[in-house]
Amino acid sequence: MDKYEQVIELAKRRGFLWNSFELYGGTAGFYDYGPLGSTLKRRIEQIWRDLYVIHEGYMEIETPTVGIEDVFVASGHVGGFSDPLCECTKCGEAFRADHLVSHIMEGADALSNIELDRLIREHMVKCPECKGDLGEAYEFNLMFKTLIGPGTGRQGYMRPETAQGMFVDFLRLARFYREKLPFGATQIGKSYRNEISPRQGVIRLREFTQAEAEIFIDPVDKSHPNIKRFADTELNLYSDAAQERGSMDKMTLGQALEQGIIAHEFLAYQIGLTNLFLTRVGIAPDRLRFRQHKKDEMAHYAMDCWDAEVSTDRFGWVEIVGIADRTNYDLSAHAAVSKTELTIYREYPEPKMVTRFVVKPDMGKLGPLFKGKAKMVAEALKALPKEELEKEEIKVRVDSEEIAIPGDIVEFAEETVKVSGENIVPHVVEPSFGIDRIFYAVMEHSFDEEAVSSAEEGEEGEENRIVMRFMNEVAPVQVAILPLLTREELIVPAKDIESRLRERGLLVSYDDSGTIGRRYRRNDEIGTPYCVTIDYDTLKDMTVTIRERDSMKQVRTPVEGIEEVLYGLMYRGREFQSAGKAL
RNA sequence: GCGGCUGUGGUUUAGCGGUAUGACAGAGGCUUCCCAAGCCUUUAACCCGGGUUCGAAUCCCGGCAGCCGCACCA
Repeated sequence: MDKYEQVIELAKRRGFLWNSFELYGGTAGFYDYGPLGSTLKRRIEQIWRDLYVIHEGYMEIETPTVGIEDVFVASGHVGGFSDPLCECTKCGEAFRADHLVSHIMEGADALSNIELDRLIREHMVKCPECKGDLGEAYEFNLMFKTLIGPGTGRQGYMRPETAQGMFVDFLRLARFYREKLPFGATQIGKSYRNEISPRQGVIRLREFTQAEAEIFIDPVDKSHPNIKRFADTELNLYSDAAQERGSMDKMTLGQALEQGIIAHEFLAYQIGLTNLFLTRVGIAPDRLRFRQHKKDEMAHYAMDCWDAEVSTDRFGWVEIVGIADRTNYDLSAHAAVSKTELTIYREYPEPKMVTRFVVKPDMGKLGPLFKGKAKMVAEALKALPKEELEKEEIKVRVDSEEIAIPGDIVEFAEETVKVSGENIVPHVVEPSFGIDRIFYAVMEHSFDEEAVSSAEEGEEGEENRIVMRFMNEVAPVQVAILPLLTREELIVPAKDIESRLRERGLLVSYDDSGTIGRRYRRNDEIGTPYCVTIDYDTLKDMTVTIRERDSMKQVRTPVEGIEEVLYGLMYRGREFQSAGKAL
């Protein structure tokens, strides 16, 4: 039983993760988050919000999960998010159609399905497995299709990433941020990909949660004012060069910038921030690395891209975050498809005086003279050099027809104008987090099994204790309230403490079933950091035992003010020793 | 999507033509009981659909799901 199995088994049993639609036999690629799973996931997301929305100031927006066709035409998902598949009519095996003809012609991946079919027929390409005949190539697009509205409807797609919503809202966002770069927006939400064959549990889902930030920055100034914050952050960096060598580097972000390994400060800052987030939610630093995309795997428009990867027992290194400088690709693409300029006006530090040659055809005269051709004539005039325009009769070519124009219809002059800025297309830095994968990595990295000596009378023995060593900040249950015995006189004060902790905003569970040892183990398994036990001494002196998950140590603390003590332990980094008298 | 293997209470497991074994977990109770103790009671399963058969968890077919490989994906 490998670690994945142990974690998934525990997750299932304790209400973290369940297979979706189990009642009806289940469907691959979908998971339910149970009560504890949901809570853990929300708390991870909340830390993400704390860092990206509150601290960095990239406000969160919410856009539809259903998108219209144009959006995904622009993003490239309609054309590019699919693969041409081709099945053997005999053995049924499926192949990438473009791979089948790649030896015949280069760049086969750019061919249409019709062209692929033609090549396959002309060159008598047969099934590589059984030499059977191949069927027609068809597109398998990874986007879920849907129809918007009744009747034939309008083609809609479930979004395959949350990012596009933020690009589409670019102009609104620019206005909101008072048109000053850099600015950014974030979104946490569901995305959908109709994976051909999802396996690996929650690692590859058909419906999954992304947390993405789109940060719009100045293309010529990719510095970061706060880069010092992470300059000394030491990370496992697996750069392009390191991958060639086959060994990882351990270095600070400052060093990586100096050596030109990371393209620029802004990206380096995002890597630092990502590292902060991941370690804060409980990813083990020694099982985390940042891997640079190699030149040939990087999307053609991206200028540098780093994945945060975690080491998992079963799947090896798994990507959980992608951080890319996507340059102006997305905005330019949406500008082209929407025919709208997606730019931001950037003022120069000093206005520039620019001299230019300006041609002003008199449209009032050109219009009546040339009617429908007037506009083309004007355009042709504007393209002429000064010498031509100075002639008494100016000749232009329009539609291979030579047209003579009286010189007095056209005015032209050298003008010197003040230009105080320009419209630029910002570049985009995109950190994109796969929350479900992070969730799994947190589960696996928190999972621990340790031998504890069993305290049975007269017997020396060891037994296994399973502990989820969740960070306090993500633990789905923070405090368990345990009356030592199921006795009315203990239950009453226990319930009272329970409601006071709830009042304080702590996540509390109450449990009076089974022996105390069993209840401690149960809470270890779901990662409850602290247990409060009410016993007969409580009735005498109004104190209770607080037991710490990781050390199994106990302290005795007055009931009075216990909610503040626990709150301090959970949120203020209070030392456990200071919480009461050691037992 | 293809091929191979697999599918039994919440988890895990025995049975492989005669309605199902055990463990752990769960619930209730007893025991002033602080690290899965004990005792009593108790809940709970043959993935789904079809076929063969007097009779199917068991054999056959199809579906669904899981694992492995291919393909796909990051």
